[in-house]
Amino acid sequence: MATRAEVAKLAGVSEATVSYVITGNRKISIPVQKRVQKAMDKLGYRPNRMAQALAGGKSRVIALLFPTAARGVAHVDLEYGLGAAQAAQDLGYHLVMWPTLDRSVQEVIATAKSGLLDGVILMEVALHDERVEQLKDVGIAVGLIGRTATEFGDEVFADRDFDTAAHTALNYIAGLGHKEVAFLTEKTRGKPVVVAALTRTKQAMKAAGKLYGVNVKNFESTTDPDDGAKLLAPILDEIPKITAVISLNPGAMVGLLQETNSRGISVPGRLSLLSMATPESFVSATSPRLTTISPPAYEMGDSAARRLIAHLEGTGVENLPPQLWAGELVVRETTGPAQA
Amino acid sequence: MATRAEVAKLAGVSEATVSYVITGNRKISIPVQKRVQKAMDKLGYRPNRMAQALAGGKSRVIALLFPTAARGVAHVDLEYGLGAAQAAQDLGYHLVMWPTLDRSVQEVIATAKSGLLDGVILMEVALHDERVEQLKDVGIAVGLIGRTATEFGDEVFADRDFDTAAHTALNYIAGLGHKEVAFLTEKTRGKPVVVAALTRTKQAMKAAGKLYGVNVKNFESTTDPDDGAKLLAPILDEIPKITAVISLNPGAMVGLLQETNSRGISVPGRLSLLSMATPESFVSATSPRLTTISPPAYEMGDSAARRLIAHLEGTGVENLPPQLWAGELVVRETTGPAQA
DNA sequence: TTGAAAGCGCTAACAC
DNA sequence: GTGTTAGCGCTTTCAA
Repeated sequence: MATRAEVAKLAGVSEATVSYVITGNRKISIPVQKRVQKAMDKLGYRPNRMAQALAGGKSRVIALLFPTAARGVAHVDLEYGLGAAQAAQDLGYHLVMWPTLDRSVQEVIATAKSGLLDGVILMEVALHDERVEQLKDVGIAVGLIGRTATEFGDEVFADRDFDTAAHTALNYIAGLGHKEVAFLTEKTRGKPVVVAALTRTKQAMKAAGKLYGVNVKNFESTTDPDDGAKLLAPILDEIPKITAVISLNPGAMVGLLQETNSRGISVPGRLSLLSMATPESFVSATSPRLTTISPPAYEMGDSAARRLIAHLEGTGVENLPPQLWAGELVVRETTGPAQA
Repeated sequence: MATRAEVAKLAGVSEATVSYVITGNRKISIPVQKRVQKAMDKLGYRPNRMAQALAGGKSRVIALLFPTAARGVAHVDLEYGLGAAQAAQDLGYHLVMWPTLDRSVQEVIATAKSGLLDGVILMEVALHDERVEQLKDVGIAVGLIGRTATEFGDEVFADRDFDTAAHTALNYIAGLGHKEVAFLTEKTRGKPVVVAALTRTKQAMKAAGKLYGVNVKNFESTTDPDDGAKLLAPILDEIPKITAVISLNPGAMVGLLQETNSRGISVPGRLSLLSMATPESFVSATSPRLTTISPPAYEMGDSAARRLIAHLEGTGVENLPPQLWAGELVVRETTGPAQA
């Protein structure tokens, strides 16, 4: 682990010059650059990040908060994390995994104050998410996967494009002749927070339903597949006109699908099933395989990280990936024409 | 962001004394301890981690390498990561997510040399895993989820107890009257590495098969569910005596299950299915739900991290969680008595 | 039982 | 275009 002093000596320049060659923050003559570069290569020099962080006041480390309580951790969270971690790495940053049981940001704040963390990425964002204020109040940069009620202010985020997703879903479903659709969401009574995505999707589905002449009725369930299964009877018996189910609740959706299988109800003959929140890797386990229009989690994680880092560095917002992602409709085996 | 100097001043002691109160590396009189503590509380003092790292030569940061190429990233990897991250946090460490496309450790080594990383946790360990040597050669501490061929040397790892897992599986299967069993593994021809778990499980299954009087025949497939599906015909037609399938290949297993569904083959009537590698969160998506005996990934991640950190700190190995984990048999809907 | 002080390896302001 | 130097906030040795 060569130090800057050794490089400077070998290159016959001052230590500062070595630093300036690295950062490019100063004009250095080509010959000197070459000499310094050669010395660094020969010594296998890497600047000490801890010294950089101490002297420069930034660690180039960000944290990704995993809310582990809410509903267990979903696979989609891993994909957010992978996208964000890869982006961070590409930009010379690092991403630490930060599991939180209770959505408390106490400890992250303390750690940021200790100089380890330059910023934080939040998931499962609520419309009015106090974590955002708490973090910003103490000067910690915040990036969101999701977004609060703030209407496109200065928030740093990547989120789903709920309107487009809802339109895509209902356009497709209406095109198959479905007129009466159940919309399956997560039960939030008694929950400490309502994730903004839920509210936004509900609104978007309502609007899109009107647009495409589809009657959308909301059903709620926990994320437990067994609870989803219990919804099949009410949907089919009480409201026989319903021929399709669109779900924002992946757990309930797979339960519902299992129940159709075990009760011998034809999917998609009697009932079409479309999931708006099931990661692809999960789909392979369902049978028949779910038609989905799911968020591109890896890309959203990438976008959130790049945006947060751009914010930290004061870089412009050109050349950044999109903020809003609709997700692609992937037609598989659970959707088909409405029955006559 | 109070500094140590401010604390020292407020407490009326030297800066060194503040440090010693924190680390406990020196005997400090009770009254002084109290004064320092009070000053720290009042100022909300947190030692600067970058300064600690620079002066102390350790960052208290470890990385978890996610091999993203091999087979996509599995959900089980998230659980390893969560367990490891939580353990790290509990011990005052932090865990950075490190996606790697190609199992190269070049970049991690460079980053460790830069002082950011004290150690590394590896997954998908091969019997002869060159990464381990490469890292150790440059003095980076290594922890494994899995293990190499080294017979219980000084390796720091948490791994499955393949023998117990195989015994549990075959004892259960034999108890149901199955005599001829297919063992489904991942095809490794052309793969750059063979994960040690595969070799070890094959051996363990062979031995356990003998013990319980079960004939175990190995089948291979990629992890693509479609490939798994294609295995159903050979298994049933060519070797009709087979009445159960045990799988170490979760992708192929769900494909097989889907194929039984679509071909109307009764599970577990005609064929019992037991997965040795499907995380619980995944099981809820299968129908019928898979019987599993899967590795306790969260706990294994926790164990690997705690062991690595104990190694870094030179702490003893008492009070550490187990190295070997068999996993619990969870009987669900895909296993039953062998047909007559 | 406590204090003083020499680093740790950088960044960046200042000087030439 | 390059060098000098004062920190950044700690750990730890040496001295008292």
